[in-house]
Amino acid sequence: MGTPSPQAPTLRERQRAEREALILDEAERLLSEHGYHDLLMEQLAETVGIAKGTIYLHFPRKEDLAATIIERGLDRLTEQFAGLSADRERTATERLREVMGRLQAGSKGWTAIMAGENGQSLRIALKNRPGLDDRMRRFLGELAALVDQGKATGEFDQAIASPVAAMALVALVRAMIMQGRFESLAVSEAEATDSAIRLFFGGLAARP
Amino acid sequence: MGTPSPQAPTLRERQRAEREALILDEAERLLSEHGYHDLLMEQLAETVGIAKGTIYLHFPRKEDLAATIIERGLDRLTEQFAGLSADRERTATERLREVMGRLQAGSKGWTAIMAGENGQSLRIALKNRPGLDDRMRRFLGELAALVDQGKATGEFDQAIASPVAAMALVALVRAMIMQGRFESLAVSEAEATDSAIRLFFGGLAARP
Amino acid sequence: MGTPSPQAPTLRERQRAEREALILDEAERLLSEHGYHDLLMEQLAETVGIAKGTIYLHFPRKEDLAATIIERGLDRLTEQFAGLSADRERTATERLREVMGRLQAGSKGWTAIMAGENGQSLRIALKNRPGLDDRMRRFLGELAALVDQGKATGEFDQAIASPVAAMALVALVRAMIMQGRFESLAVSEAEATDSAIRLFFGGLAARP
Amino acid sequence: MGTPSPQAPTLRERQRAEREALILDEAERLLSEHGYHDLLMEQLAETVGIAKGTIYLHFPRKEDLAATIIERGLDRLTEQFAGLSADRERTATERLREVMGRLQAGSKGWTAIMAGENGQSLRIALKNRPGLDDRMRRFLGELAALVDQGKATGEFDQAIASPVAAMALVALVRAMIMQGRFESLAVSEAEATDSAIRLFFGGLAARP
DNA sequence: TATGAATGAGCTTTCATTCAT
DNA sequence: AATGAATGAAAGCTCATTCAT
Repeated sequence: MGTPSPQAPTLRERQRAEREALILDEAERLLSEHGYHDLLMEQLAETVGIAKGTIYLHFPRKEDLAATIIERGLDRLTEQFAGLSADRERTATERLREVMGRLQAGSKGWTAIMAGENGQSLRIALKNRPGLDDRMRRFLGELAALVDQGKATGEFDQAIASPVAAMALVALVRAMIMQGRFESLAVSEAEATDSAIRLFFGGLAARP
Repeated sequence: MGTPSPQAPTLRERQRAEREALILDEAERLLSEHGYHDLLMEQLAETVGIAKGTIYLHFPRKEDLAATIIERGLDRLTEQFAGLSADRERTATERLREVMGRLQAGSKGWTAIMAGENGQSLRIALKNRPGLDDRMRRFLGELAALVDQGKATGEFDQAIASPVAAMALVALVRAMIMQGRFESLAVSEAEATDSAIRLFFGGLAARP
Repeated sequence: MGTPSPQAPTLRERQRAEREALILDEAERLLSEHGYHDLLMEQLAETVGIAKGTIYLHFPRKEDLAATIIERGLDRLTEQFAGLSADRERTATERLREVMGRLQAGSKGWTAIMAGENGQSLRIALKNRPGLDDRMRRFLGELAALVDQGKATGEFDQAIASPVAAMALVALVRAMIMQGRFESLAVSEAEATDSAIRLFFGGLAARP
Repeated sequence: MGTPSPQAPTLRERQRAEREALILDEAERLLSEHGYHDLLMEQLAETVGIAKGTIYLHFPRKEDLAATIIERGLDRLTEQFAGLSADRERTATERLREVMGRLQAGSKGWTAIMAGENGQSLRIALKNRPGLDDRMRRFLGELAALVDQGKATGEFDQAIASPVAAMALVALVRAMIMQGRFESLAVSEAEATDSAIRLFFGGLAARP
């Protein structure tokens, strides 16, 4: 009675998944805009166009909602960059530049993840959520792998630890995004990006 | 009623200032530990050893307390680095390395400021607080001045915008501090610092 | 639309009745275990193996469900004890002892009814439910009739009002059941029952 | 600085105690009227004439409030009856009759305690609250002591376990109170009380 | 007819802020 | 000036009930 689910998703299941995605998208936006504490369940429901209780049908606690957003975000990034290490046609430098560009482009989801990385309250709430640290490590590992390849080809400086280079890349993109928000410095966004890229790759480049 | 203050600080006034500093110190600690939302006025009062109401004699709103901490932090940093641009005995590189070291050392107050920079909720609360942006600009300007000096001496790459270099420096220190908290990457703190420094100064260095 | 029911119950009707009984049985169990408020419609549905909405096809409100359980319970008891007043072969005492035994044995359904009697919230909900008081009166009347017979035969004390004796009997059985739950008093269940019976019948007995 | 409290209660302390008593009294009333679940914190506050938050200054959880009411009630009863076992001027029977009278008179607090004894939800909430069972035991023990004295003087039947007699007494008073609420039986309250007393003491009396 | 996803009123609890002492 | 009890708006979460499928 009822189509078995593993084969093909039921209409119900599809709708459910769609709605869940909708909730997550909106929540991600609000999370990146307001932070964890000021992401209000009621407001979220209203924005999505559903009732408060419905959210709880998908996520038993607010904390779970936030965790799912972050996990999904990290997974997406990891996935996005997973293919790059197989792409041997381009130099590691070229591929890392692409990473920077993509990170900058998808900064919204990014900022939400940041909320998990920085916001102490959320961070505490997620403390003992298994798999989150793993996911973060995996994501950074993906970037570090590209750095390693660059080292092997002689593009990059062997003396710089790959995971640190990965973190540095992320930190710089993040700084650029933040800077855009500040609008106080007399540097255009394009100029800022150029400078950051020049700094990063100049610093990572193998010394002659 | 009461002696005018500009001449000489009364005992009362000194005590008041001392207490205010005490409140700020403790609040800074709590802010960096728990974040803005979980910095509870009651807990703060208890930790300082005064009554909740007393805090409100110094800071009319929680938001003012946080703003003051951040302003004070930024001012301290600005002050700390102000002298450096006059110090012509050392290269700009040497002086910027000192900046990095000091930032890393004073990371606690630093993290609190971060809370303002990243924590979206606080950030929104501080949105229309005049002077905060100015202060941030002044702080970054101080570092940018050092970068400018380095460019003048030929140490640094002219093609990198000085304010961007300044932000990058801050971002990298920040990343190093965060990384320490993660304990997931197989890189020692010392190694991370070395790599970051090498990356930064390598990237900033004038191209031959 | 649909065959008229009075003649012979349709398969549909029989199934419906069976399911209703199933719901009531399970609800009675949950009611006696958790009380009215913590009897959750969802949990009930799950236990019975039907959907939540289906319960509402039988009972428009949770309150009706509870009322039905209590009414059914009282009716069952009344029915159970109705025959006893016709049984002239045994003394009234013997028959009342049997009543006590049966009450104790069927304590589960009993406790559920208690929930109606004591649980104030349910009690209020049932306040203006017609027929409930009648049913209670009828049940107690059945027992009182036995007491009356005992008075007629000279077994029982004429000075004790029969309805009060009936209530007393119920109250004592109830107390015994509760006591079993407490496990704090150093009295075995058997001993408690014996004592209660001795007290009750000793007290009810005609004075010499 | 401030009068030490052990010596004499401060004004503050007295006021606090008074208010707490006020809350407890009102909560006891509401508890006995509506039961645990329908005792609403907001309504309680309103009835007492204070703000919701104020209640939480005295009782961190609703559960604590209820527990305190029950503990206080049991303690009061225990205390009330503690003296009676020393009163050797009256027979045990006379003293137990006084107990019944007092229980009936203080039925309100009594009913609230019942809520704890019967209301399954509250009961579960109080499950692992230490000391509650002890208190109940102590209270019943006080009554059982009187029964024991009656046995020693030959007033009461040795074959009836004293704790059971104590519980029976309580159960009967309870039944009388409930019966008053039912208003369905054609027995006046006075008549009911007389009958119950006659039944109880007749039953407890030593057999000739 | 049966389902169970969706609803939203209603609950407990928290905590910045006020104000009588 | 300093206190901390009192306040009450606002939040997360629950669950009886409804209704589209």
